Amino acid sequence: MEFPSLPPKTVERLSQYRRILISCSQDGRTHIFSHELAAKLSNTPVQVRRDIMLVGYTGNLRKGYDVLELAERIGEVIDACETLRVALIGAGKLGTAVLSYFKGKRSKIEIVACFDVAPEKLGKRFEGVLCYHQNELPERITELNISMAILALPTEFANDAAKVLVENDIKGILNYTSANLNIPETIYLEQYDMVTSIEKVAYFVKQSKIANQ
Amino acid sequence: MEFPSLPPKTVERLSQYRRILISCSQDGRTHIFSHELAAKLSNTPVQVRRDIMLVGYTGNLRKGYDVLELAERIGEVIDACETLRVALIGAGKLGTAVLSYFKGKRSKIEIVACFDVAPEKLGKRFEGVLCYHQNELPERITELNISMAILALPTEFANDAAKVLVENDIKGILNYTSANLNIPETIYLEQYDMVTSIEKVAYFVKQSKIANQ
DNA sequence: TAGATTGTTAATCGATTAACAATC
DNA sequence: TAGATTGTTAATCGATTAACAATC
Repeated sequence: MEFPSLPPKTVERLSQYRRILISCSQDGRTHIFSHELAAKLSNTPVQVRRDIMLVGYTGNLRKGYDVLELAERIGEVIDACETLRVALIGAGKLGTAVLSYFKGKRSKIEIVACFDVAPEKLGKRFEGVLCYHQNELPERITELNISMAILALPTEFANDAAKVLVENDIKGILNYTSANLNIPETIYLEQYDMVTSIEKVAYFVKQSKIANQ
Repeated sequence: MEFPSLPPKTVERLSQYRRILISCSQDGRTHIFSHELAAKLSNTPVQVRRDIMLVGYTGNLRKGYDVLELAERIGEVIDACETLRVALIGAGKLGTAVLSYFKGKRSKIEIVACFDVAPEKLGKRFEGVLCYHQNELPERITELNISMAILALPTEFANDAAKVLVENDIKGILNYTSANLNIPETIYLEQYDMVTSIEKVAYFVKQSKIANQ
């Protein structure tokens, strides 16, 4: 059975619902209501129900949603059948931070290699992930069957790395640098630029100060 | 002269336009067309013009936009009058990565202190920013006139930190952890969760694979 | 003038929310 | 039954894009 592509925002929330569900399950809960899920994410019960409707799961009018069943159902929809193999470009502070935040989180997504240029990092493991020289990217992408990359290197080198990734047929890039990447539209690109995010919050803080005067 | 609050998406793009403008200016360019700005950000010329319209700047039909004037105008709209003072909670890998990516980027936003619990970090400076013990948050927020915080500590401690921030009247929080924060709606919250972002890209990579079969 | 550009309104698209029937 | 919940359509809201007049 196949599913149409979900709205990007819904995918984000489903990922978050699942994490909450797993954590609830570990706390021994078996069921949860839409308003409880909503409260944890500061959104509305209607939105939760609508998102869950899109994955085709049906809750129970008395007990709400079965925590484990719903988590499983979300997994069937958002996970790939085979484990999706990811390369991390840059094993510096940001890169290793990504590794530790992500560690052990998801079974169907695996960061299988990281890449850097610093000689002292090569051959070492970070959170268990082996570090190669960035020059080896083309071979390793093929060899390790990598289809997605995370850019966590200095901004000024991001475009060079992206070029290599594109040439070697990567399907998606998550860019944590501030670089404006020049890549074809066929590749899914997600930009999570720290500088922009800080400026955005700063703007709304400023606005709230003006409003409260 | 005052301005109505801009749409969040526009604020993000304005921040990016400005960075491009500053970089163009450093390359010696004096003018730029909307389609050039659009190409760098992979969006459309119309959107660029519409965003610029909202900040009330007018370009030149022959030469496009004056790079420096436009950068300045964007600053007048999105920057606070006084420098906005930011606390970084967590001086680990992610926190110090934030410091180095942000360093020297913006004059009207300053990360004035970082906070951690590890004894060996206290009193040290990271990228020039002094590290205090997290217990000192209440005093330092007042003393240093901090109005915004960045959460870059382990996910399991994020809610405790947020509680202290709320009690001490922080106006905006940028949360890089995966925690679901429980804070009042009056505080601007931006969630940049790494795990969610990775899962989101993974989902669309999966979809593109299905589509290309 | 012809061609390229900006500025802006109107139309469209996508995401959220309101309303409500159905169920236990 | 009354009350609380889910599932789903319709309405609304917000963001993007199309269309086009004005200008150099």
